[in-house]
Amino acid sequence: MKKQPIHDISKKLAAPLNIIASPQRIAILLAIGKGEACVCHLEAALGWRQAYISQHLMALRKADILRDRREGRYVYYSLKDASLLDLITASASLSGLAAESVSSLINTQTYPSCACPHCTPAIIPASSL
Amino acid sequence: MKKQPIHDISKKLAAPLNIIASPQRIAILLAIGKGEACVCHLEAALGWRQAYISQHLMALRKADILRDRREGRYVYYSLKDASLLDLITASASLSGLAAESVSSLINTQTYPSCACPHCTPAIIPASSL
DNA sequence: ATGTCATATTCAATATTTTGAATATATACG
DNA sequence: CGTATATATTCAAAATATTGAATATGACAT
Repeated sequence: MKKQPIHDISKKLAAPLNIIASPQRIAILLAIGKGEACVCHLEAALGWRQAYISQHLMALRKADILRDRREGRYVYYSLKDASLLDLITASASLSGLAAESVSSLINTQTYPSCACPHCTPAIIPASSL
Repeated sequence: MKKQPIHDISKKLAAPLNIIASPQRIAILLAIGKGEACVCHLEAALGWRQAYISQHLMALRKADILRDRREGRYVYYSLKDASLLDLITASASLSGLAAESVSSLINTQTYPSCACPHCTPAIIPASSL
């Protein structure tokens, strides 16, 4: 086990941090949170164009931060390591933010408000069942 | 206490992270570590030109990450919040690094090997005292 | 096979960051 | 005062990242 020089280590440390340290990608990470989200979820939650979101997802995937799972036409993204959320929460103090104001934005499950037909299927009246 | 939208929060979160997420600045932060360092320390420890180091220090100062203390011609830098080192250490796993390989690079005091006259003053033989 | 929907990729334009070179400032010393 | 040393700043060139627009792929339904 050889010790690596400081420049090598800090270069390796910086690479994934650099991918994370973008307003757009942090928003995506919070919106995925502890749950799973398909791109349409993120479109609804963040209000951005699909291709734009996909580009950032690609960067996060390349940095090995996200897991993707395809289910039919949908691709569900989730964090490979949920402790990343702790890291982001911990970094709140650097920005003069209360940890609470960050943690409260972390998604826990699915988006009830997602407008895509998959996520909010037409409700079938109980009387018709 | 009003709740801020996700885009505002993630923008604030990203700003300091972005300053930190650079190989050069992480190296500087590790080299300062829990101790204090003047620019000449960093020159000796990292092997870079003075002006180059100063530029990165300026960025870190602007992001409110460093404290600076002038003592005569020397300016000593230290981390405003030492828990930043924990954050960096914690991020090691994102890079596939062992936390140990990072924490072992964190400076604890002064640089015995610093070549500047202030840091390694000529040793005065005890017989002359 | 064709069409449609969800998502991914490519490409080019623009914006931002990084770096090197030169120079400025601030302090100490004689 | 001038000179030397430690550090800071400015500016421009080069490198990199971000973004928008267009298009491609992959899955499902008809």
